Amino acid sequence: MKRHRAPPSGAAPSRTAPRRGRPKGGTGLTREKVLDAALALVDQEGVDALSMRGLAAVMGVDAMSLYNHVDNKDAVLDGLAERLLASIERPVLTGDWRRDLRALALSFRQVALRHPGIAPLVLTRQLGSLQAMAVSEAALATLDAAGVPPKEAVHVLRFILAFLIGALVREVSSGPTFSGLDLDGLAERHTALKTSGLRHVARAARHLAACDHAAEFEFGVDMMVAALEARLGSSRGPKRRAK
Amino acid sequence: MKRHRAPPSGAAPSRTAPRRGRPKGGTGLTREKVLDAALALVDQEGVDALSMRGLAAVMGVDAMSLYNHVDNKDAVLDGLAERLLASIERPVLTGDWRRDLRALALSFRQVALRHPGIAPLVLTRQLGSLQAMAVSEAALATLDAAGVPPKEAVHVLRFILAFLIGALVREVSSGPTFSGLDLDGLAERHTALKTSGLRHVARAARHLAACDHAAEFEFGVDMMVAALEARLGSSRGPKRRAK
DNA sequence: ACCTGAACACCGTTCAAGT
DNA sequence: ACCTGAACACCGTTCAAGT
Repeated sequence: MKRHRAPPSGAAPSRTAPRRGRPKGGTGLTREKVLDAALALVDQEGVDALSMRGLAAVMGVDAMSLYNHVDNKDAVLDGLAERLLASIERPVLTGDWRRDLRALALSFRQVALRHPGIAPLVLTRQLGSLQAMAVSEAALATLDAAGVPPKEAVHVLRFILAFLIGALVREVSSGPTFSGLDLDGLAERHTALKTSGLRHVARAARHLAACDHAAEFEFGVDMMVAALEARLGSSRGPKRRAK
Repeated sequence: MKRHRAPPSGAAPSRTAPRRGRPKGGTGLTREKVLDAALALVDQEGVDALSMRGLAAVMGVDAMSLYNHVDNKDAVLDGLAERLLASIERPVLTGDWRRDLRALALSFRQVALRHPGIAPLVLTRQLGSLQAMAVSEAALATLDAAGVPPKEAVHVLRFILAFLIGALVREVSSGPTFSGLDLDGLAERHTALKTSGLRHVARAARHLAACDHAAEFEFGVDMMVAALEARLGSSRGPKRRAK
């Protein structure tokens, strides 16, 4: 009965835009400052530690004052996710789409690692703002340079984003010690694995136990490049399309 | 100061294993039943609606009784994620790895769509249980059949999982109406896009506005298959390895 | 126009007490 | 061994009142 979907947060700008000139000399609270504080808090304590009350306390202000600059907590989360997306450095195009795609992927990874608490938000939230599309723009530019026609480029874009976000969220939300599976346990549980019908997992246990995230990420990017190469190669035939 | 990482939840079995025989005739509460109810609740109302108190109320029991069968709320969430993973149907191998890989991906998608609220949990939570490795086993079996050596298979596995989870979480957490971007707004904002330096986004707006999730997913799977084909093809040379 | 405090309807979890 | 209620320390958000 209780609809709980995130609000569209679409084209309409925030209902509570701050005044233009400085607000008469008050506390100087601002949507921007609220997000700044929220970002710092999440970076230090994690998403779960973000509460409107705690955020207000950190800012030395009453909890309810925040609602003058931000619709609600969900809007704060959306804002953080959009900031992350917007802060991804767009690498200059070199003309070598392989290199450019790799560079973009690395940029993405860098900001995700810098803000591990925010990264998962990017995946779940629907972000319609112009800011949030910076990555898409960069990726589409690269694909255009590679000769991928616009319609197909959109599909490729979605494929790339799915991998990037999937890989990065997995990475940032696995603790620094862990490696995606129970590192210590996997080896000893070898017999348990085999009796559970997990033959192949048992056989690969040694490799599953270790995980170099950077290398793994690069491997994935290589796979994407390979897929794209195959796609471009196969369309060599009907490529002559100049009207 | 406040560590809030999810607990390891590793090799050690739940601290609160239920009695073996029926519990003397009490309410018959069980970890399994708790998870059943939690699953139903999340499927109907969404993750945000899951609370220990509400869950207990639905089960007609005191809130604290749950803690006799479940460590805490996080453990419930972990349990749900593991159930999702475990419930993925493992397709029988046909010998055609392309077909088998596609079938596995589709199985994954089907359970994700059946439990949209749970899918995102799979990504963020560290799942070390044997149950959760069913998908990995299936994927590794397929890759083995395709002739991918164990060590490389693990990398490929991680690539596949990153894409699958990234794509599916994106799909389930975009509302049924929305399509990943602001469907209605994108067309009108064409000029805004161009002035924002989002040339390529503007050009692709028409294609970005529409999103057939099923087709998009299939496209991604095709890309994975293509990447794998390229990889297998290039190792044709040193393939003769029979001792 | 912005800030504030009290208030409402919730949370997860601990603990001592029951059976 | 399991269940229970009271209690603690929190939440997000509304609303009427302040300046």
